[in-house]
Amino acid sequence: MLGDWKRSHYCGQVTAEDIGKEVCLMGWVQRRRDHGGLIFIDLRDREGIVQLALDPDRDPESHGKADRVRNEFVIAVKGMVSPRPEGTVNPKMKTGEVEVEISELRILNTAKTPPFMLDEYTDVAENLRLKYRFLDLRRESIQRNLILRHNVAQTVRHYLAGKGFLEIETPVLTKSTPEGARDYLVPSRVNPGTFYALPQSPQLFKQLLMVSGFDRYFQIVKCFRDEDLRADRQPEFTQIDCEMSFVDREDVISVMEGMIAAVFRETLGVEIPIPMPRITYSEAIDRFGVDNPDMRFGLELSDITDLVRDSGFKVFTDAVKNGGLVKALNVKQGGGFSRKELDDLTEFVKIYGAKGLAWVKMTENGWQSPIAKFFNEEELAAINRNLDAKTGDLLLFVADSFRTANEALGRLRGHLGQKLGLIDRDAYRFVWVTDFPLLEWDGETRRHVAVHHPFTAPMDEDIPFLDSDPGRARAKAYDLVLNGSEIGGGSIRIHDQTVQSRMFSLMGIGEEEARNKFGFLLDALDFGAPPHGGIAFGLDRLVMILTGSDSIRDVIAFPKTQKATCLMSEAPGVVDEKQLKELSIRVIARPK
RNA sequence: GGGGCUGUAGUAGAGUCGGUUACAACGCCGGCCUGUCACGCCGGAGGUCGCGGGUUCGAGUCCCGUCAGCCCCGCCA
Repeated sequence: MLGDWKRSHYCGQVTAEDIGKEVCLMGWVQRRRDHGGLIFIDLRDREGIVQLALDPDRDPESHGKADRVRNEFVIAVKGMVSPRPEGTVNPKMKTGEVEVEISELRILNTAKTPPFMLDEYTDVAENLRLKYRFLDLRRESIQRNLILRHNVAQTVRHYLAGKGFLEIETPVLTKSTPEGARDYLVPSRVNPGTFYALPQSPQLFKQLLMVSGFDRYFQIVKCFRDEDLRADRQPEFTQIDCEMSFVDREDVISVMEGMIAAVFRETLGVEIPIPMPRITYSEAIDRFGVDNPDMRFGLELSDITDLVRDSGFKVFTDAVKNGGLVKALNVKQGGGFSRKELDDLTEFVKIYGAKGLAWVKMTENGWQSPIAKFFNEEELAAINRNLDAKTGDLLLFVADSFRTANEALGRLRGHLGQKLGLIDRDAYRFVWVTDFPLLEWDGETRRHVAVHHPFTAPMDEDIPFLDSDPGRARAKAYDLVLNGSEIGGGSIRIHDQTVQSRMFSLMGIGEEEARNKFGFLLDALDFGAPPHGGIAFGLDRLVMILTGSDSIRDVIAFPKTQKATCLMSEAPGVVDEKQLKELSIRVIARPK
């Protein structure tokens, strides 16, 4: 079929510099324009599109073949690169100054009419795109995303290798561990009744590599979590996973800032200032209500608990009495919000558990608000001063538990940032969030659970709290947040077996269970574990931001739907009885 | 487990208060056209209104259920 033809150029790379050259191109037919005499074909490959001109006077045979060509046919052509005639240059195309005058054309394969148009003009239903993903992936925008993703991976490998990191693979068939997300399980045929788990991350293995003395490790690695999906969450996703020995937090952060800066430089040509800003967890919650603040705009939260604790407004005073707080936002010049819009905002905070949203419009005559009557002059003045309330402003309040008030108002801040256009779409605002709590009380299981993971080291000065008040201990943990999205997180690990055992017992993991689940880690800590720490970045989320994608599916070649199925391969699927029998598995539910 | 949005030719949409044969565009097929580039002109084919049930003389339209896709809460150390 190809005979002795060899491609000489990618379509998208034929330029004015090639004028006069004989070229051989291969690709897909993007579009054919038949003028009766002249036929133009836009030929496409991954690098772009170039126009072919077929003149019946030059070569009737190839012109005749071009007549039969349809969209998405695969063809090979030979011809001369020529300047386009005066007035026919297309400035919208990278290759628009030239065209290829075809002397020979071969149809390498035909194609059925695609189920949807492969252009950038039609918004095709995503389920159809996913069913025919191999066609969807021909579209330029998705190809661009995946090429950028490749460039990120290449930059990361190059940067980390240059800093002495070794790329080492860890097992995919491994062991289920307590804590964390639901595991994907794989039955063992050789050991009936037992299961491997796919890794939620290579956490334990990378720590063991440090104990083994590899000093610096990284891996671009698939991780698996059997939890419900979101616009930025897939059951299998990719981490840039790193670990370093003989380091403290500052070492990890500075190496990783360099890596992120290199990625932005190489992929977008954007210079990221380093060192990046930092904020402690408690300050993030206080000012923004969430631990992943979007630093592209202000609209910070205020705590007015002390100003209203003795007021006449029962909703506020009850929240305070129950140990909660009252937090507020001042939406500058937001006084024009309609009743409907305020109702919508109230519905919005209810999603996050808030019971309601109090509002105040600042007018020339003071507060216009359903709750104005509950406050005396002194209280009004104090609140106004605290929030810097001016005529035309809109004040919003949530009174609830510490957690709910912060979460609801913090999310409302993000929502308003979008709605009011406060966000610069071209900005990249990084912030390290540090000093996370080590443990969190889980009322349901009545025990402490690790905020980061069970191997995270407590801050040295907080170790005494492990005995007296475990909830007060802070962790040597850090997250990197970009534009309100957590793109990475890590910690300095526990390298001392006694501290690790104490952590397990605080989390209600008994000695026997700990030995059973993590025995190999505890053993390793006993055999000369160096101080070590690391971090993992979510590659998918990072690429989402770099490409401006709203969906993680736009940066993954073959993603799954919200119900975790693949519409193309139709995974997951039923299997033969024979396969089940070999695995000693009996199915108790059949698909609908 | 819960809340919300969407579903009409191959595609993306319109479809009034429930009323004749469900529209026009893009794509597709045929014809014409030698400088277009999301080419143009003429003609043609193409429909299980997601699926099931109900109300009604009559349902794309109203009601109930269900399926699928998407967004969110819970969940995701």
